[in-house]
Amino acid sequence: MNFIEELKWRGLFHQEIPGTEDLLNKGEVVKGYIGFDPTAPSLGIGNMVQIIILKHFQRAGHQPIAVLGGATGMVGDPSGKSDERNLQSLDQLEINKKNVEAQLRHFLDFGAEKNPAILVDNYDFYKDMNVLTFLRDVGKHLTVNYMMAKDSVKSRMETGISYTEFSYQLLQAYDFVQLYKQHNCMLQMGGSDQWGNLISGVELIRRMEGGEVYAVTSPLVTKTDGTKFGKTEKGNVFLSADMTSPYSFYQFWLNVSDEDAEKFIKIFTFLDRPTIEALIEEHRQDPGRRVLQKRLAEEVTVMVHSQEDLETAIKASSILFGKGTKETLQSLPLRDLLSVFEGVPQFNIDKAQLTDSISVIDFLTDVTGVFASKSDVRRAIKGNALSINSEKITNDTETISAADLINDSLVWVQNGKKNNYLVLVG
RNA sequence: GGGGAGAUACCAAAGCGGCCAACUGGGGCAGACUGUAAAUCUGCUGUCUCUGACUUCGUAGGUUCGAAUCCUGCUCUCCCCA
Repeated sequence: MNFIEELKWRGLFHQEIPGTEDLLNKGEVVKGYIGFDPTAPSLGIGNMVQIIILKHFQRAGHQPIAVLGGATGMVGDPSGKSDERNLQSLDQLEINKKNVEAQLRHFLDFGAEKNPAILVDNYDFYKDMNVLTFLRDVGKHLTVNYMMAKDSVKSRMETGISYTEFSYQLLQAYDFVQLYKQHNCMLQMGGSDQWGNLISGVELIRRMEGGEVYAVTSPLVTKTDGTKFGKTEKGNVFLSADMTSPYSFYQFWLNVSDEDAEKFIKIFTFLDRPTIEALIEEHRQDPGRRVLQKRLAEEVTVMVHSQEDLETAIKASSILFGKGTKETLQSLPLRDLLSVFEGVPQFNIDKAQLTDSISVIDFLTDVTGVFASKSDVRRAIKGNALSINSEKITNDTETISAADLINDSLVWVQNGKKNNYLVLVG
């Protein structure tokens, strides 16, 4: 199966410039690139789609170039944005760049013999360039009329677009020119929202260099319920363990709906077609077992984090959602307990505050602040929703004391099935 | 500038002197069922010293035994005419 066919059955193909497939099937190693702007301290799972496409590209025997948007990140892509964005500070950009670069290195194979991945920072294309040079040598080749016809710009004509963001497509186009000249890069890939920018690059190469290059886009990943992919109530799902704990990351995939699971397992894992089709079949037989979600969550967590992180995440899930009794909690060493509860909101109190036994209501409000009001606590107790150390609180006169601490240092509070809090006593 | 309508809890929207902490819908939270899903059903959704008390219906006063409800000033919003 060739690269384009692979993308197609996985649902990763949107459109191409005619001739792209022929180029890739010649049996030669083709260089293709995708750009990643360092707009956040970490890539999110939306960006992961593009990384995965680069990996498929590499697996198909071609040579992937990951372009770090050191320059484009300074300007800001108007694509898909209804308002002008604030520029990021240069310091922040520097931090973002370091992180994004590390993440790209984590996924792509830079040691491959025949087709090692290449990392390029597009800042290098511009750092020694004069504005006037840019205007004379680059800007002269595309008309404003042409640039304004792009959706990304056109949709902003009402609300306004700065000259800076307007110039973005010219920068991205010139990236392609440089990659074409320096690396003989023949293909640019990206999300479907990037189509306009990719075409600008193709056009610019035709005019400046007389070269014929190609472009492929992938569809926007969507969810069946219409909500935005890659976000939870708590915000974006990031690839960095510091920003989205491996546990939350694992949970995100585990909670995917049945229809989405069939779609996502094709997009986000490298399992081959027979394996995936067998899994889907198995899942349809007995959706309750959620084999798809589990496998998806496992594969992606290992790929992004590690086998070890996956095991911790599974263990955490079984304690948080399973029948973890107080005894099993007591049996775990403190270090593991803390990692199980990583990402769970934590409250710190002083041990002196627990010398006498105090009522659960006071403990959860005045002492720790887990709940905003005492009425809230009473409601939770009435609704049979509140547990402390996995034991249901059924009466609002119950008390808590130092003897109830797990490992002599913490209290686990649950409100309902999904809201966990940890009180650290030190 | 003249005339009219309105301002109620997270949102929408009833209530128009005591039965109002305030109908109903949405949202949110929880419970049941389930698969840590969807759908469905149920409860909750001002605070507290919680079978009761206290503070809330734009804002400041007033009438009344009693006001979200009536009166007055103020602020803001909308509509019509100029």
